[in-house]
Amino acid sequence: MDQTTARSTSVTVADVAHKAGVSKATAARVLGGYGTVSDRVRAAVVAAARELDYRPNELARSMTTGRSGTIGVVVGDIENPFFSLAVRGITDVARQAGFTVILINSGEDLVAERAAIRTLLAKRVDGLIVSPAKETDVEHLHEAVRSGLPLALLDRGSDTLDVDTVIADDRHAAENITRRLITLGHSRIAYLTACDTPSHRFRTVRDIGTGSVRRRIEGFLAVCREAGLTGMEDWVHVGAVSSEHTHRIVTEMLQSAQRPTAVIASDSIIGLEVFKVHRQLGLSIPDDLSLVSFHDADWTSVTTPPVTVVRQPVYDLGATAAKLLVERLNGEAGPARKVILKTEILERASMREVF
Amino acid sequence: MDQTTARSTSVTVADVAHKAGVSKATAARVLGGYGTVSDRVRAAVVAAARELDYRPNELARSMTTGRSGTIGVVVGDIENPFFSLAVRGITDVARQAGFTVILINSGEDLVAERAAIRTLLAKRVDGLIVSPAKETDVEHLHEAVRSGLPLALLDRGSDTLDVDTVIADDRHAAENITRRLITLGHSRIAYLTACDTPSHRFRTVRDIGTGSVRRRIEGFLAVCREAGLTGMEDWVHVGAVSSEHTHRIVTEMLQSAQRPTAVIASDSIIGLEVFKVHRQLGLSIPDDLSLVSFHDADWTSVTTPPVTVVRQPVYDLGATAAKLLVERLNGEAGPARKVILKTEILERASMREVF
DNA sequence: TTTCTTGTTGAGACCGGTCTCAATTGGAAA
DNA sequence: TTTCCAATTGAGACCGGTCTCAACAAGAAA
Repeated sequence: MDQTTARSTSVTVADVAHKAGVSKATAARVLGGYGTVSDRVRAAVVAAARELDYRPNELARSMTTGRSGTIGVVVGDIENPFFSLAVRGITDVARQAGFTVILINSGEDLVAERAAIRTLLAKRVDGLIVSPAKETDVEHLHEAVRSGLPLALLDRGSDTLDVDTVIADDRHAAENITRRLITLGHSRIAYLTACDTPSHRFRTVRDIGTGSVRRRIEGFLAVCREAGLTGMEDWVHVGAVSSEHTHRIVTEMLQSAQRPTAVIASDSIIGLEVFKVHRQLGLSIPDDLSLVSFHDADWTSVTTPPVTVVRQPVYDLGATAAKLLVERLNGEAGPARKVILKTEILERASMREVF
Repeated sequence: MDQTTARSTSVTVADVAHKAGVSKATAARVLGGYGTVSDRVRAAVVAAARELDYRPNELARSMTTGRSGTIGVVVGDIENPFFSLAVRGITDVARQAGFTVILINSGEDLVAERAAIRTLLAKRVDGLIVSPAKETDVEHLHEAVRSGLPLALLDRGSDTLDVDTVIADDRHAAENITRRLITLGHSRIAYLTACDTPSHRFRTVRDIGTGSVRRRIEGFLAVCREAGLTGMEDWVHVGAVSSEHTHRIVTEMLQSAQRPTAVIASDSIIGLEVFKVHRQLGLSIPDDLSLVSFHDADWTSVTTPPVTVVRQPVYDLGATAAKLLVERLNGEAGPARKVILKTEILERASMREVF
């Protein structure tokens, strides 16, 4: 247990081989755990390695094997509880399978997302899990796929991208919750999303790049139409990208003459902001306003009243995406698999009948 | 713009060089952005690279340069809002400085943490940001430092580890909040933490491995002692590691004959559980129980009543750790820097005088 | 004893970059 | 015109592993 001086140049297989009195190839066999080596020699190499405190250089290993043992993950924002939970699912499965995770958040920005993919490609990740900011703009992902990199899509799909995809049944969830609100007598129902459009106003679902959100809005509008509610496009608010933006949008909305009697928040961050603003304005949930939020965030169950949510299996979303990807990395062939995980409405006390 | 067939073997500098009619060395100079090359040749190489869709192999580059352009981050649990926010701070700064982040969560488990460090060392990360599970057990970190790897400690320090450290003034915060509770007349004050001890009971602060938590408990006990409250060690509850554990501990605690009149939750996850349980048991905050939680989690401001918290600059904690590390990676020498970020008590309505 | 396996080992190429060093070239200085 | 210097380029070693292939030894089969 002598104190080894901090040497900048690390111990290599060649060093170990020399010390053990065997060839580099043999030492490499022992250290790399491949090929066949006699017990005697193995012991000698292991001893030498321990004595020199040998540490394998994964980089060099990756160089020849072509596998880096890492998967690249690109999400919108790790700070968002939705993504942090999904990433937890991903990392758990990845680790189990012997992979490490390089995490990059795109901030839902296409340029950043492209840069992220380029970086990950350069780093030679073995596979990619991406939550594309815009389903319609996935040329960079096509490129990755073309270069032979397995890709799994998380929470958002793409029609043009024929790869493993794990999403929630967003449209269905939106339909259900909208139907429920309409049953309760609501007709002035607002839908709030962080997704933005060029004009910062909602015109058509085609402007919504984020797939999960587009499907939700489609479901929302479809059910409204079905129920005879027209012009509901005007009730869709986009661009709730930051706390400040959301605060302004919600405040304006709730103070307008024609204020909604119900709000559907597309994620828990927006939902939280709605909750805060309704208090500030002295409104009452559910008396003055019914609220439902996507994502069963922790806060939704402890407010007064607790908030009705669309529970998504977020951890599983991530874990499943990772599972599918790992299977590909282990050679699984076959057509792309689309997994749609079920959501569930947890009806709490934030919705009420309107007369 | 012809469709390139997905070739498994990627385009290398040699390929580009060949196509451009120059030597490998020259092509490498252009592609790698080093050395000096004539404009004419540069243009030719760039054109060839574009035509072949050349993508640099960072692995190979790292091989020779010895820099991988990645930093390894080991945190307890990315799902915990505290860490996800800190990681956001880290990734923002890292990206700005041109580094990517490999994320591993230890689950606050020492064995997992050791494995994580080993993995990251093998992957030849350029630097390390770690939130050590146990301050007393950092031999693996010593090893990393010994091998010349810059290390920054996040949220938890270590006396034996002389490296850049960014923590919050936990002790001070705990002292303040304890003092405040005592001023309000509380004497039965419970402290709840996820940290566990071998016996699952609290005896001495020396059993608490997590530095930030130990400092808080020290502050808590010191102020209690100062105020003449003795035997407060019995009011420290450890092992609130999971939702289930916490639920059981809190339920038992709040149902005991000698139930506390105030609870200090060491993180927002525990705080949330306390809040849930108090409701289930039909107690009232703040009438029957005062509650204060570390970490200004989003939910704390929307409950009824809103919960008093110790606000920590979590994003900055991560960002600063990353900043210090990046400085080291850029050659900054000099002694280890210990940064202590200020906390702040946000007093809301969950505490009340007891008579 | 001879031949054939089978197991074990070593030599050296290779992965895709970087980097050193020597050679070549062209223009400025003498 | 000759000499010198700086700019540009190419050849090839190197990073630290993996992996192919050939050599060799020992035991089994003939």
